Amino acid sequence: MRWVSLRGDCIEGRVPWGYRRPMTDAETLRSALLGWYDANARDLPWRQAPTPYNVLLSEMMLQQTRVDTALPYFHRFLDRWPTLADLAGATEEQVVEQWAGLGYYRRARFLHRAAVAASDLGGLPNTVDELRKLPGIGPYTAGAIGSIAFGLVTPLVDGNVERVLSRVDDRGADPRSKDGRRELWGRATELVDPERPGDSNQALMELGALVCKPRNPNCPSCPWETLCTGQYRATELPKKAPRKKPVPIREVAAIVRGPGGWLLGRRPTGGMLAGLWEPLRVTPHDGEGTLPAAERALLEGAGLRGHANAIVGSIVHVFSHRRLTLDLVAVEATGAPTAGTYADARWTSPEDVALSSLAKKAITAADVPQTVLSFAADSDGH
DNA sequence: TACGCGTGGCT
DNA sequence: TAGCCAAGCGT
Repeated sequence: MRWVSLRGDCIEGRVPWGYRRPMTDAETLRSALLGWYDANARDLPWRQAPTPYNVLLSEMMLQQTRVDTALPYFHRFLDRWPTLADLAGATEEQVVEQWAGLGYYRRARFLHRAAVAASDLGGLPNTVDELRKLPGIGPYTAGAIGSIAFGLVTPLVDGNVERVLSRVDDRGADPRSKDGRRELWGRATELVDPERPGDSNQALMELGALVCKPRNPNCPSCPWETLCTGQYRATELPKKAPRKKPVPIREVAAIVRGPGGWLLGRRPTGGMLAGLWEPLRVTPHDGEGTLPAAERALLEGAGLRGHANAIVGSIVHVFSHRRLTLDLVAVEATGAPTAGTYADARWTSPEDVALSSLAKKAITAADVPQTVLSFAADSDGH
């Protein structure tokens, strides 16, 4: 058993009575945290005007996504759809297109559906229970919108809060376990400042993002430095189940270009990269060659027969759960595409449709002239 | 409960 | 480098 002394150092074995520092009381933590937040909070656009719509937009984008990544999307969405009603009036396809590149595309459809539902109600609801009923809004996001946009005295727990609270209280429970969740939400509830619930919630997350980072926590600059009982093993907390490695898979894409542009397909709703455009691709059957697979991608994806010429490249793209090696095959074909395994297929310019990052990577790799490829190989490989 | 679901930056 | 991780949600 390990104990934490009043000075923050760690002691093994038998411990004098009263030596273990008790869990720091919530009021002490709260005031130290809010003071730190007032001096160190980043100037983020959704903080300048935390309207329900701005908070909805930012929180949906920030799910499992870094602030820097979401920022340009936030501005683009606001430029195009300045109000909740504007977003509700858009088509789902427009919203997915505007979301292209941000990942976890289900969020785009949820956001749109939530905007439609909220718009029908006359605006976003101002209770956590009602917010929870909207698509894509779970316990965290409901707490965030409730506290930040509506000033509700309600907690939230995200990845930052899991880490910060696990460390400050030296909690060994897996934050995703039933017990871990209950403990963290309970502690987070204590820490919500009744006067400034939105700020205190954001302060907790801001501390995790700027100071109490996963790898290199900056304990000396932390407002809780003398209050934190888990500091001695900060980088070991929180205890999380190890995540699974992405499963390696291989696929073949048909790179088809003609007078009308590239032949691209729009992926069906549901599943990965739903609604986004890409070069047609398939998983090769056992024993099936790369070139025949590319011809099958063309046939099954767009109903066209074509001739596969050569492998023109190969890319690796890592998703959260898949490691995809995609062989790119130049295929000659003409004719009018029809929907097959893809929801739609057409000759088009890549600039005119919503592309996933995978699709952009594939198109960029396939678009490099052979001469440039060999030149790059020469200069790279000495 | 555990899994499916993207992407990009950091070490 | 390859792995780790981020303001999660729905099923």
